[in-house]
Amino acid sequence: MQRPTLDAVAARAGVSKSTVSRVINGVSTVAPRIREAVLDAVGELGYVPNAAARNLVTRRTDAVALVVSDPPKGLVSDDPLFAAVVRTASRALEAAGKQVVLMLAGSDESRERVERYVVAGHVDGVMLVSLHGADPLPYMLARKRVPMVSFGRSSAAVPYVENDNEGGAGLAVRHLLGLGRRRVATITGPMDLIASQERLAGYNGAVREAGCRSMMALGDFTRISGAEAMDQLLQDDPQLDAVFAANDLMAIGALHVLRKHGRRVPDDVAVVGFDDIEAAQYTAPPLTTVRSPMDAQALATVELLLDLFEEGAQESVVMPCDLVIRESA
Amino acid sequence: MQRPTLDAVAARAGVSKSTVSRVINGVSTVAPRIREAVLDAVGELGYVPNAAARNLVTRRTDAVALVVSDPPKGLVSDDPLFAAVVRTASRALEAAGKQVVLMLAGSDESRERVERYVVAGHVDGVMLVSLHGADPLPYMLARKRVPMVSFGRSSAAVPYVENDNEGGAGLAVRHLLGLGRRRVATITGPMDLIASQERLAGYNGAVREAGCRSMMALGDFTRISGAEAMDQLLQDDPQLDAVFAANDLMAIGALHVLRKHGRRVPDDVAVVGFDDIEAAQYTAPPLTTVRSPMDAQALATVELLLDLFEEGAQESVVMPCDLVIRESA
DNA sequence: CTGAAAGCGCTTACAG
DNA sequence: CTGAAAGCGCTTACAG
Repeated sequence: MQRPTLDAVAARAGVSKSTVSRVINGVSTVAPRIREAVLDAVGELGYVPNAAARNLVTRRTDAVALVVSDPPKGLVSDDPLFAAVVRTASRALEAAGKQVVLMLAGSDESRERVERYVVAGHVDGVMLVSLHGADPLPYMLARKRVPMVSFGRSSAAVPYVENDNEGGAGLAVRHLLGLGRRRVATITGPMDLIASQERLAGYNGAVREAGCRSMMALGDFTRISGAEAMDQLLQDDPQLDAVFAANDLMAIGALHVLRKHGRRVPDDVAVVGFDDIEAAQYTAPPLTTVRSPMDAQALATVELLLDLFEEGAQESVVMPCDLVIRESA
Repeated sequence: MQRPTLDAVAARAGVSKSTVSRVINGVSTVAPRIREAVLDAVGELGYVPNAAARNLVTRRTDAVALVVSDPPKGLVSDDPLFAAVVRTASRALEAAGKQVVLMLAGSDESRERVERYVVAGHVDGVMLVSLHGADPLPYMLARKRVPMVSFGRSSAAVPYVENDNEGGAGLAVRHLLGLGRRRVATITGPMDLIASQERLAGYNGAVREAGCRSMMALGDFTRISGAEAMDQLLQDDPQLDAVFAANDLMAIGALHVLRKHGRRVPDDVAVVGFDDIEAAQYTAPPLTTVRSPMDAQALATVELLLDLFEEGAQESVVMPCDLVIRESA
């Protein structure tokens, strides 16, 4: 699998390696007819520059690591949003001429692998997808002074793009309140996720503002945990008339339990979720939920990284959410 | 961001670069106390070998491109299975010490980028995720003699791992027949996908075997297409008592239409899907479907590639499917 | 505008 | 068991 080298092209075109290199890299100071000759030779030989040799001297790779920081339970990459984020970010990065290296970092071992890979110079920078508050990875990499941004807030050390979780939760709860509901409960996400904390804060703020009391049950963003939490809430207060679940998966679990207990949705109990995952359209009844602009957010994160490459330090970004009203509330 | 080099480590440890290199690469012929000294120096300096320099001389990268060949409509990467395949394959590859470079190849432009990237020597081999019969990528890469395997059959030029689509479809239809159904229709996938063709063949075989007549409507693997196809089938034969949809998304669309038309599932019409996606558990009623062992398949594909690296040419693999019986049939 | 030469940071025969 | 030297395939000042 011997590929042609710069030397071979130079020989064939009857010029020096320097000249071939200039043509390949688009340096303009090359006589048109020589340029032609070089391009012909490149075409005939099917020459493609060797990446390792080039990186070695330029000290750039034009590649970016997309690191998905996966908590032990596999919460993030099991998330229906995972594929969308990866795909959107990949496309944007590729459009900017950056190659994407996907890395999953779930264990200490894999985190170390990521660290070594990045430090070895395989990539020019890192885009982190991390929703885990206690994630050690941002610290590890920040210490190595690697250009890095984060999709989802992760640590103070790294500029991030995040949706307005607190504002979105507020929107959801105020909608419920606006429907005349007064016993509005919430099912929370796992409390080590910053997003969960913020959504809970949004719920609390809106409920207090309306002079209602707060009722909550802990979940962990899985459907089953939503079902269990709903069971508990119903026991705590059989009169409750609304539930805000901190994500759609848990809202779906709650929907099932409500039906099992003979509660009509939304007549008896109104339900709102968060995320607007695909499945939210298919539930019975279709789920009212908070839409976080995933695509826009992924795109903004990519922008942030590119800006970082160009101009150095950048500020974090918070994107607004809106409410998708369907039939469950 | 000046990182320490081999030279720096050698100087600090008071030995030659050659010796440091041997220690780093685990060559055993190094005196224990010298080894110690080198390791100490490495630790103190935080030395990590430069990847480009190393690749340049070894001509290996220990990286593998995971190329997701995305048809224009985004069918593959929108698929709920996408994330699972990417994650499973990534983990297995990383466990084998290979780094994973994710590449999306949807357009001619991106296919060319993939080709250049691979030829430039960034990776040692390619794992293709391609379900598209007419995909030009396998040919492009095979021509360059790049070690390559495919998750999902793509072209004769490349060894693949595939589930037994025909057998799985046969399983589904025979289950319907076994329930006493005699007017069994099918909703097909897009016909340029080999998987669709095979699932249709499985349906046809089973229906003919039972002496029933076949009824089909074309879909394209999207939920909406499943709904439209179901509408049409109901018009064609209001008496039909069973439907085999070539994937779960279309089965879900069919379920909605059946309910809208007042047909009870499974009493009036039994429904079976294919894939066993997450959402199949949440439909009303929960969907009976064909399970293709995604994880096992992704793992087998990784194995195939690793074998290819070790021993050269390998044979394709077909994995059996089984039926997950829930409530819709 | 073009070429000769140095050098990027490693590995690997080859001596000793 | 260890070191000096060559070389991997590029880019980039430096001359001319």
